[in-house]
Amino acid sequence: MTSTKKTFTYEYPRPAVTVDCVIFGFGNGELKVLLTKRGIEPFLGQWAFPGGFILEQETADECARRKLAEEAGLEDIYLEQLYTFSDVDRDPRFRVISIAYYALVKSTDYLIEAGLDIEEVKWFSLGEATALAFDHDQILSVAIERLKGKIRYQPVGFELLPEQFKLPELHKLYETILHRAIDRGNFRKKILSMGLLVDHSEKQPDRHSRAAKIYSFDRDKYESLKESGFYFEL
Amino acid sequence: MTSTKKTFTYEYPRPAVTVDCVIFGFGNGELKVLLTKRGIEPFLGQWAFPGGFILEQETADECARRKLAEEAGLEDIYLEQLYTFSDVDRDPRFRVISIAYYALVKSTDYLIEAGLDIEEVKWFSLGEATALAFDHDQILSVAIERLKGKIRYQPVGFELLPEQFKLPELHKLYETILHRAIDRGNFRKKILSMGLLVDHSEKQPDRHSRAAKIYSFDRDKYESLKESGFYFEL
DNA sequence: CCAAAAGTGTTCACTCTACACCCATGC
DNA sequence: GCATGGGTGTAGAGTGAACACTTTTGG
Repeated sequence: MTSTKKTFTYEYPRPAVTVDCVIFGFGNGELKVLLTKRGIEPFLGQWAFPGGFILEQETADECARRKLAEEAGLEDIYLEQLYTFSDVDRDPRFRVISIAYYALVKSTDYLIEAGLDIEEVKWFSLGEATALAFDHDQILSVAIERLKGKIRYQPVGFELLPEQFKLPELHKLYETILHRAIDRGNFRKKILSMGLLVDHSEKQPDRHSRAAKIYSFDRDKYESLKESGFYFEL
Repeated sequence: MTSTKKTFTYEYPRPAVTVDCVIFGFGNGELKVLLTKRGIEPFLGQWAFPGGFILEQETADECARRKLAEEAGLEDIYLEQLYTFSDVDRDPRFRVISIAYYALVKSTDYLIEAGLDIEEVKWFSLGEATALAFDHDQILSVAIERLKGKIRYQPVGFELLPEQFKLPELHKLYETILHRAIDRGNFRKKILSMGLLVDHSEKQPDRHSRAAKIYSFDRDKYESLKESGFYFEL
């Protein structure tokens, strides 16, 4: 076969490209997502994930972090690319491809301020987060599945709790996200046996029962164990 | 806070968007990737993954399947979105964002024909696939990591073998991809105990030893087990 | 008969599961 | 005391790792 060499000319239409961020938080024993009420068309007044068009000189990761800061006032949080959504009609105006990210926030008590083109920012429990703008319902369900899968074999649960936390909180977090009961004692043994939790035993008085010990996750130790082939699981 | 409502105007530059496909195959006891030799600038003459610009009326998935067919003559194969690469300078011409996919092919013996703007198409073992065009080295390493992770908890290994295969082949495939020795007997017991392999016991003579039984993967049974909470692992 | 590769069996240790039980606290 | 929730212990089932053994086939 003789190849047809020709001078390259760019004759393709360019879609617009946006980044959208699904932000998960954990509060009141529930998994929540942060939504923004749109202050502009299309879908004015409807709830959507923070996001926006990618700039010429920024990567998608940078765009995601910029949007988190601009629209939700969030910085230095866990962030990971989720999936790229490219349905032809996902935006009523013109072709828009969206690179979706998901972020994990250590508390739903963050000071949240509405930013540019945003009327309001609010945490929603998963059940309430429906009828979102664009295809964001679909993006949300992909994000939930990803989180469910990821939490089993990566230590991402800790990203949803404060630096210092109690084991029952972690337990509840896992039960909530995996959506099933997990034996208290066995969970405790499993997670402690990894040796990745540091005990901060200055007990803090609790209200209605025995006070729980306070732990933190030893990220450095995890990283070095991972190097030597360790695999975080359940 | 009073929100600033304004009429939306689209003032952002549009990057070009492409789709690139990492195609894995398994042959000669080795994991391989299919590369195309570029017949156009930039990177003319260098090896790269099949791919190209996304059209106005197609999704990224459709684009990936189209490119697989056009450039490598492949149809009806396992395909999954990998990651979206958005480094600002990944293309020397102008801003190009690439939605990368990875595909699994059931044999490296496919009839492969060079397509549009392609000089040549060839299977490379992983060691040989270096100094690729664009950021394709980086894409490849992300794809390998994904495959390594995925094969442990999803039945994707079968996508790299013919419909009917022998257990030693599957064993070798796992050893190759996970890059470590796996006990023959234990592997066999584990995989057979799931009850997902169908025995096609018409033995076929082999050359130097006892003939291996032939199996196929029962995809339907897997799907129904998965519904009821079954989790494929190792 | 021997080598090579397929396939089976056995053992031991470890881990997971399902509980039951004890402890500290507030009312 | 008792209810509540934190934390520990244990017995039995189940699983995984290591390795030895048997079977079939070609030369």
